[in-house]
Amino acid sequence: MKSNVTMKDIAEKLNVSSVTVSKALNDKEGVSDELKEKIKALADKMGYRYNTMAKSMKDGKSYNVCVIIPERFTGAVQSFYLKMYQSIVKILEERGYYGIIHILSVEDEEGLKLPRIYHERRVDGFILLGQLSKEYIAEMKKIEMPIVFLDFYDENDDIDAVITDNFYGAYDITNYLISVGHRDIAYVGNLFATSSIQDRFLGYYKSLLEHKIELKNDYVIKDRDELGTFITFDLPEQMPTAFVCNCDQVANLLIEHLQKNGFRIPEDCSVVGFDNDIYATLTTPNLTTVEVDVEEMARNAVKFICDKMEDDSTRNGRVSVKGSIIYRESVAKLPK
Amino acid sequence: MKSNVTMKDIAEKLNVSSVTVSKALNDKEGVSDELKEKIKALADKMGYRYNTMAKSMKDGKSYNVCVIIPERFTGAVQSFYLKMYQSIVKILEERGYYGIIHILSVEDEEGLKLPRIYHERRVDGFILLGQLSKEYIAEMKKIEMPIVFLDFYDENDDIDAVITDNFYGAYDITNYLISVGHRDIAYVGNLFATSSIQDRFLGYYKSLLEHKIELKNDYVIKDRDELGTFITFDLPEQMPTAFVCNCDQVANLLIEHLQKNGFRIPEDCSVVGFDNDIYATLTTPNLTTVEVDVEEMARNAVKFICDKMEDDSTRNGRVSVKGSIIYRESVAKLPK
DNA sequence: CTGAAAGCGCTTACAG
DNA sequence: CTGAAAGCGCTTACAG
Repeated sequence: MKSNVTMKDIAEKLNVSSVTVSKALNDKEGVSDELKEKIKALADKMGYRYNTMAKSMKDGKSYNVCVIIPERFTGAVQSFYLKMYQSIVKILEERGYYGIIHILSVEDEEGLKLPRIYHERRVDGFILLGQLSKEYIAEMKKIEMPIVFLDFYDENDDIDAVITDNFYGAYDITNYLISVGHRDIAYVGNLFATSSIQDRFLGYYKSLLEHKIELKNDYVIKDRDELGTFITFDLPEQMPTAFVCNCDQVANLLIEHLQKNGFRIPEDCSVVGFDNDIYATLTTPNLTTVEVDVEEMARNAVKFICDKMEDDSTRNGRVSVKGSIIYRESVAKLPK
Repeated sequence: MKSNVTMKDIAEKLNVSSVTVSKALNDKEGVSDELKEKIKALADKMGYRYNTMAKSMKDGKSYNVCVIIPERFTGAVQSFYLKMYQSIVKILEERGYYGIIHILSVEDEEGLKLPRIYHERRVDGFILLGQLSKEYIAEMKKIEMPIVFLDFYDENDDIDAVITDNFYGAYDITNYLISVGHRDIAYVGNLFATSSIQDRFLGYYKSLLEHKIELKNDYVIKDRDELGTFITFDLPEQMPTAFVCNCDQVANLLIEHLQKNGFRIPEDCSVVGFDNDIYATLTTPNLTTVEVDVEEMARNAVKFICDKMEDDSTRNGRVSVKGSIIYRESVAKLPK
């Protein structure tokens, strides 16, 4: 099976030219069906493998898209991002591209070091999966290659972005809590840490506004500092009956904290998360949460990057993909 | 910055030939130091990026190594394997290679579908990270490309493998349990599911033998069926004082199960894991476990695959890398 | 120390 | 429908 068979080898055996072989193998016009079949059959038999590199050289494209994931996102997020990456690869493949993952180390992010793959000209575009530092993004913009943000956006409104619908997801799940009788609902997350935490807060807030529920100051509970390190929760004097957490991991931490302090979930407090990642089912009780539509997000990101690679002036803007609530055991219905 | 500058462009500006530019940029003999510096400076200024594809074409190598990770390994293992992959990439880079991850879907594994990257001739060797089906491995062997097994091995003793020292890891941690007073120690894992579960069991057994402790039949507790799906634990009539689990995830499940049945950890039962992955610190109490030396394993795997790629007849055999015990809160000292 | 020639495997015009 | 020629960007071996 190991073979270094080239088109020329096939051509010689059949007494045709390599041009004809190329046309046949690529299903192009200009070869009789009969000959085409003969060539394909022989190629198969000889174990011919297409040499992408030659094609790449010819038309100056690598047919690679690099998916950059910051190392900072560990554990739970990683496995979520990995799932996203898998979807991306599958969808890129339909378009003849290959998706290459690049886990950006903390040092490289700080040192503004671009992936080697870029310096080696082996990439046509980048999908940035997960919030990167402003400085790094600025560096990436300088190289003027097609870029798409995935699962975040920032003030660079000239870069296409695909995000979860954080705002409406949080809005929906808060509405759900209210519909089962809750009115004292806290939000857990540092509003200044990431854009998604902020947007989820705003969705929560919109739900409160619509139901004429006052937003109490001490009902916005910090879960981390602005660099992302988790901190101990500062619970309010008067406890709410429900908590909207900005992500499942934090919901997990909060539930542990509450349980340690003698609260039963969901009897004493209801807790909801966001993401439906590994933490949602690791937590006891399992979390009611918002599931992100990974497949649809990947599909959009791939479309956007392909559009850009074909024509760099294409603009798709920011698109948010709607998630859906997954109902589990962390919410109690309250008597009205 | 976006540039399609070639060596020829640099050469023309300097009125030299592209051969000279090539030599200068690659630090080869045959260019005066003065000219070399001038060329390098200009290349920098013009934003020249080396075109790896051209080199690849020339010498028929892709300088890519594909790291195959079966999708079946989810959650915790994924993040462990991802860490391993990161180390691999870093070390491959030192040797001028690029590591490309390929997450092998369940369907592709069953359908014996090789990675597209192989069919496109964009890979020089494979690192198989995580146990694959016999059939898939047989398929891979057929293509006669350099292969290294990482974190597992099987009956193919002609393929180099780098594994954790499962045997001595389990042996060490069982010895530790005995040293703090335990004598009724159970093992948790299905011995016929994977080679590492089996080897860890044997290490555990060796420790018992050395301490003249009888191995009781009902002290080997199944955690999963032979396909890897977790099953409910069948606890022995007479409870042991300690459990050696084949991995942290199972230790986590076991502790939950024990706690539900009214046992306190570690007061009533001690539990140890293996891997030191995300579950080790997710579990309450945190797990005493065996930490795998990821960096050293990656270093070996890279060395082996590079050796093979240079000379396919090189044999390194099976190498196991020693781990170390991480002490946490899941073990109680027993009065002697 | 420097460079002209040939070649890696393919494709794109173009000619027949 | 078929193929000779040229070129993608680089390197190797050889000549000067």
